[in-house]
Amino acid sequence: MTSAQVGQRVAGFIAACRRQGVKATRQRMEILRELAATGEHPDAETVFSRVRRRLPSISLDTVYRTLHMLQEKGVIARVPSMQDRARFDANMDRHHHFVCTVCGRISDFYSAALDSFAPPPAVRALGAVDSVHIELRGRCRKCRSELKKNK
Amino acid sequence: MTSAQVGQRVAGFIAACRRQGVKATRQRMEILRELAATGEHPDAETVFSRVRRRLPSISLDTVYRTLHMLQEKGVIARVPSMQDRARFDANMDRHHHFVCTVCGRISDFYSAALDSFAPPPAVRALGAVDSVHIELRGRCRKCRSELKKNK
DNA sequence: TCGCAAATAGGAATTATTCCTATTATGAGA
DNA sequence: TCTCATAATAGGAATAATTCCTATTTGCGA
Repeated sequence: MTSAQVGQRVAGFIAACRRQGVKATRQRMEILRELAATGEHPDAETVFSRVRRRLPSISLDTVYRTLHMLQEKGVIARVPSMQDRARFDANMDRHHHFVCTVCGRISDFYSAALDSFAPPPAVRALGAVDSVHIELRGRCRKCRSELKKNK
Repeated sequence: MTSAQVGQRVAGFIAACRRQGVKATRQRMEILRELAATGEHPDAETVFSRVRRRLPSISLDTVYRTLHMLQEKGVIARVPSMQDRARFDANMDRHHHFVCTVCGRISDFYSAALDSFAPPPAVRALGAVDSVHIELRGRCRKCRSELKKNK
């Protein structure tokens, strides 16, 4: 996401806060900015250490609470993970994930073919589908390269 | 999974343990049996409380360690989750998940169309794909039914 | 049957996350 | 611009999920 786009996300968030009678604090803006600027789907501890560079007195509890508030308001999304830390995603466009099974990196990718995928009719027996999520698992370029070196 | 199939899973596990010089303890068998018998992708605490009915002195640490050992050996798989507890799956056949966004229930379903899905070529730029996982999110039948009642 | 080392149980410790409350800061209204 | 109410925060504490430690038990090969 470009700097301009990040700025727009934050500005839009501020406007939405005003509409909803929710305070647009500096902490909230910086947390969203950090999440919007990174494509790494970070956990709370990572967001905390990065935002602390600009807001040295921010608390970890504020980061946790704010991430959950942003998720609740649909501003960001939580990413399902096999790790023991919650991961978050500011990209709310329709997209998919590539997850490295070695280092845990999560990368976005787009695919019109995947977007247009329709769940098999038999799934209706399980319930009502609201969304489809595709996760590709494998080894990212970096880990592939390093694994080759080590063999 | 039928009782016969569960029994076969456990017997196969015992044989594999013997081959690998790893003890086939009663605890390990019961933990695998519980996971193989349930289609619920439970967390460690759930497995612990159920296995304890048959093995009253089992410890939670043993459940955690055994789930991780089974995962490491490829006997079971960890399920990516947005919850704060690790979830596990004994179904090692090619399948997909329907996840209820209300109650968290994870249900298996099968789809030859999904199985034959090929990742878009552009993904190669991200890394080497080993597997494709599709997760449908929505409201399970039970939660749909209850939500209708409450409205 | 025996013996060894892997595995376990029970309790403690660690880590990720949430709770508590005194203080601060946002922003509506004057 | 100022005031003030209250939402939000910081710092510290508590909780919950998971891992660690070690004395004891048990699986299984000989």
